[in-house]
Amino acid sequence: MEEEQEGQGSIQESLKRIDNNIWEIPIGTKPGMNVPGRIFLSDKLIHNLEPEALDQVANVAMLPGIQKYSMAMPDAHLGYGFPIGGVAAFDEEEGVISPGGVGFDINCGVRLLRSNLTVDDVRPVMKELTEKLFQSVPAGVGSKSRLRASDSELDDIFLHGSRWAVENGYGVEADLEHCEGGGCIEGGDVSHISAKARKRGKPQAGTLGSGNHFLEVQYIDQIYDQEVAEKFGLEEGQVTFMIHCGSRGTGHQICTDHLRTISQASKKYKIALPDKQLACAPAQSDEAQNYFRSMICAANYAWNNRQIITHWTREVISDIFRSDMDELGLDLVYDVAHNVAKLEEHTVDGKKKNVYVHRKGATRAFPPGHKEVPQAYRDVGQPVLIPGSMGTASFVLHGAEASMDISFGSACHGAGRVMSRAHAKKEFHGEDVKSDLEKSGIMVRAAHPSVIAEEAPEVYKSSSDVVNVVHDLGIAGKVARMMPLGVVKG
DNA sequence: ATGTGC
Repeated sequence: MEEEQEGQGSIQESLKRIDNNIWEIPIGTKPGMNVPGRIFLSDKLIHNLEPEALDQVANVAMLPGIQKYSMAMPDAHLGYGFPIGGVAAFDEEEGVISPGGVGFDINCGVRLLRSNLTVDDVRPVMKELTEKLFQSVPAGVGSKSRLRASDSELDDIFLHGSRWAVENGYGVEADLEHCEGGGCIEGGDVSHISAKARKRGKPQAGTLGSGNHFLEVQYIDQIYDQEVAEKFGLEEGQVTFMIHCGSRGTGHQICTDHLRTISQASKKYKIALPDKQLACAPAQSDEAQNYFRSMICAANYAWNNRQIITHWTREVISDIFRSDMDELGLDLVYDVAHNVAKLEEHTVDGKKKNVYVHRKGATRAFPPGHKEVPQAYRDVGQPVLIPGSMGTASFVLHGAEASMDISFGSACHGAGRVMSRAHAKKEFHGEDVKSDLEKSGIMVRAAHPSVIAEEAPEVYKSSSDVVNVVHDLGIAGKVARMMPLGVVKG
């Protein structure tokens, strides 16, 4: 009987419009909610919101110690326990930590390199450039790196992130300054990382992976905010390089391993779970802290991964254009995590306090003046990087004031799927998608044609619709739009 | 996302 009351539709009917682009699931819509749900959506996007994702927002609101709201960004869709596009903050003492709130691909994220090249410089060499990037950066499921990390090197990567790469010749000091958290979260601990996770990690430092991960050559076709663009070193017609990947097999394994101990902990500490996938443990318990410190290691692994790929990307470009690095201006603009939990200071009910912010398919968007924004960007807020799907536009935004008030300093992360991988493979043929893209001037090089079908532009929401929601809310302001010229995929 | 399965 209860099932019937909770049937699909009821939760959608309970949605209340709070403001333009803000919808609420009131407390009590499902029994046990501690806070309301908040979904940031335009009227245009509300129709393709999955009811199951909405249900997940309400479920997350039931977890102990959740602060203010269980939130979902405009690109939200169904995920493991928590929706992808979900943001949830938990009290440092009374709250919980949950692997489902971070996701399997710990610190899946994006970085952007600028250059002094123009679209006219690269068009004639796009075939060679795409091919050489594909040759240089291993891509695909199970792909292995030219690098083999020793045990002590792996520890170093887990604890120090991008710094390992920079100290070993894969980048420069400025790369660390222009990266969220300096390319490292402090407080990692390798003692609860399994031998299996280590084994998977050793040969994969410097690999792209598969799925929606990519390395893309782009050009800026539109500037929305001239002043901020200048601060970020961006201008119209300029070529940029975007790297989107995560912590590969090691992050996946760390998540899998700790889900087991955290599930047991949920029972041990008698936490009522509306969904087993929301397994969590009291934030200060050993189980939660062991997961958290291992998750930090995976996050650091991912930053180091993107740093090594950055180095190989620079080598290829310098080789093709026969210029040195200074002339090419291949500076890192910024690097953001899309899947991570962090202990941050936020204001709740007028009081400053530390909370564990879980961002799963969401980007940190700290505003001007925030102490964690690099000095060079301090006046304008951190860069917020939003990749498009294959063949579509990507965006640079800057963190804006409202983010701290309404979303724990967070914005959206991308376009968001509208069609399953399985469905996409039936609907599209990789070779056809590839030749269509090439006709529109976009080179594609992939390890597997099936990935091209799964990632066809049609299977994603429009990234510009998603970006417009966070822009209009004042969470993050639009700075520039990039269009793809060539893409390397797994 | 993932050495693509409980």
